[in-house]
Amino acid sequence: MPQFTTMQRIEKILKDLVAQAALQHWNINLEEEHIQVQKTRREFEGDFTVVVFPLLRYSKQNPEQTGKFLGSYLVGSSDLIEAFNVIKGFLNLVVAQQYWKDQLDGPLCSHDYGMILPGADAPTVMIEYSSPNTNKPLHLGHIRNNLLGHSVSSILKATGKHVEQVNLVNDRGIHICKSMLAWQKNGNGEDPVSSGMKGDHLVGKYYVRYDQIYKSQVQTLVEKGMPKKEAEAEAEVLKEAREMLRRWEAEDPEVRKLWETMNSWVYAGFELTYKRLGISFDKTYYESETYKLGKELVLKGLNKGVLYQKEDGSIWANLEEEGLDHKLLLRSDGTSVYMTQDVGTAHQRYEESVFDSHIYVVGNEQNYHFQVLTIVLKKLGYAWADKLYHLNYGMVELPEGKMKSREGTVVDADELMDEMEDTARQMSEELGKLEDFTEEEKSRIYRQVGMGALKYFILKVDPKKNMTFDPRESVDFNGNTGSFIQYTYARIRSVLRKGAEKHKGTSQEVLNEKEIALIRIMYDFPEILVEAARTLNPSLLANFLYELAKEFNQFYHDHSILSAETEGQISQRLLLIESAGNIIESGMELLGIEVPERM
RNA sequence: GGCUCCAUAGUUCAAGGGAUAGAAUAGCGGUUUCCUAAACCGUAGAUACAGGUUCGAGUCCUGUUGGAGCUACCA
Repeated sequence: MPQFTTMQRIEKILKDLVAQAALQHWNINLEEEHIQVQKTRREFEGDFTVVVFPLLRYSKQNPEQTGKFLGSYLVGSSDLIEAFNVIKGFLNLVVAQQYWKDQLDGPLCSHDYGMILPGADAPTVMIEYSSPNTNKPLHLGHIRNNLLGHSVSSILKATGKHVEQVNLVNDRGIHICKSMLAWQKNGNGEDPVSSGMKGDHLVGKYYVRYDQIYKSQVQTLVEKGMPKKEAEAEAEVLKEAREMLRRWEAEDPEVRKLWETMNSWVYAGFELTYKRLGISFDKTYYESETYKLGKELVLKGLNKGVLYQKEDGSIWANLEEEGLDHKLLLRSDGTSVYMTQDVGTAHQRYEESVFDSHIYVVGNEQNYHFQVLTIVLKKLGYAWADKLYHLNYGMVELPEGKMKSREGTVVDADELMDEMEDTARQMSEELGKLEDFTEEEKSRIYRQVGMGALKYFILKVDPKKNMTFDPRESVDFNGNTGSFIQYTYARIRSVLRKGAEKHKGTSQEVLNEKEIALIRIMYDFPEILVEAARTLNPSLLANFLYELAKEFNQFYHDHSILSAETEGQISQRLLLIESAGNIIESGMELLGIEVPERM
């Protein structure tokens, strides 16, 4: 009979025991994945539940009999199982208190509980996110992208992967020419210093200006009797922008100089926004350096006969076999399109660093693009095409509908962050808990709380789903929010400071129901992390931390820590809440959220 | 037109094919001489519709309705 120790995961122990019972009594070799063990629902007695329905075909007995048989078997085979009950087809098992005590005394209080350190042979994951255009500042949609990319990167690192975070800046193209052109026309030499504007906002201002000029020109043409479609193609300023792009591609020194200048303003602005969001990259690629990549690969593909050329010279991939359309890969003038470039950058990155997987954090409106990218790479003969993964996330919408830059309903990233911190400040001042703090300490806390609320609000939603961003709701600091979790942490730290001398770091006393409930939740942390990493889904972690915080607050409300009955109990509770604090801290860090000592 | 995704309390989100569908918020009603009330407790409220598969369906399949995205020699 195998020996089990309290250091093993209990789910594994239960599955092994069930499999053992099946082998001995039903003469059947049960695969582990066919044994269902889940957490017992609150309303029933027990810690873990074996679902017996799937086992009936082997036991040849009814659910009740099968459950009872397995229950007695488990209780008889291991000291870790104390009792059981069977309700319908569910076998509920009570785990011995010693098991929970040993968790608390052992792994739970470790600062890196649940983390997996990357070994020498850790897989390399490359992750591309953010990918901004340089013609306007970042908005709410970018925030979701950046927060997701950063959090997923952190979660992958925490589960033993080697992660390379990369950014691909879209720094060239007609859009930036439009900003440049409008600045030339109306800028009067204005720059970030003279205007006092953040560089990305300044350039964005001229992008808007361009659109105004363009619209009025179209309007004028229409008034002169030109059909609207034609006018939209004939507007003078559009032709000028195209001409500027042509000169840019011809490396015209004057255009290049202006381009470099205005881009440098934007980068300085982005840098501030990134810093504020707390994100950074291992490597930044610029499209101006990569946009010609892929052309050779496409030509090679043409030679191999996996692509075809039309009479006008353009090169295409036929994707009909895959149930899709035909896709252009090189224009008739020989220039690249976005797809060509992505084929090229993927190839380049694989050459630079042989990754085990490559994640693109890009909105779901580009699902088709990435589907095609993988197929084209496979056609070109690259087996690693299967290692590309498109982490597609849903749109962020406002209560009144989609964000539209033309209608000015876009939520600007910088303004939003200002607003969040400002609301945090107002809220805090009303509560008046930080009055003895210095201004620096206060503003640090306002920043932590404001940013925490924003980040949590976005990350708690399943990335795949579209989400509604209600500004009023996002600055709410009550309920299922980042602030709630931060507040819980601050409470824990406060008690720990006051009880430092009584903290012996051991668990000797009998645990009550609330204490066990808290341990049970904390015990799930490693599995939540692994699952969040597997599914690239930080919302699992966010919702877990909320559950943990809620459970702690109940415990805190019902039981005094520092005035517990015995010294041993005080010490044990301090150990318990320290563990909870550690998990909250490290979990929040994986979401990119700081936790304050006080608030 | 074709392809893909989505539809859960008034609202915003949860629910690895498993028990009586959970939270938050808004509403109503409570809790503080006591470790931070940014907290805690109680109350009420939902699976778009119609079939099917299954011992069991919010979850899988088909259809209907409603919404979003994609379907550029744009990125």
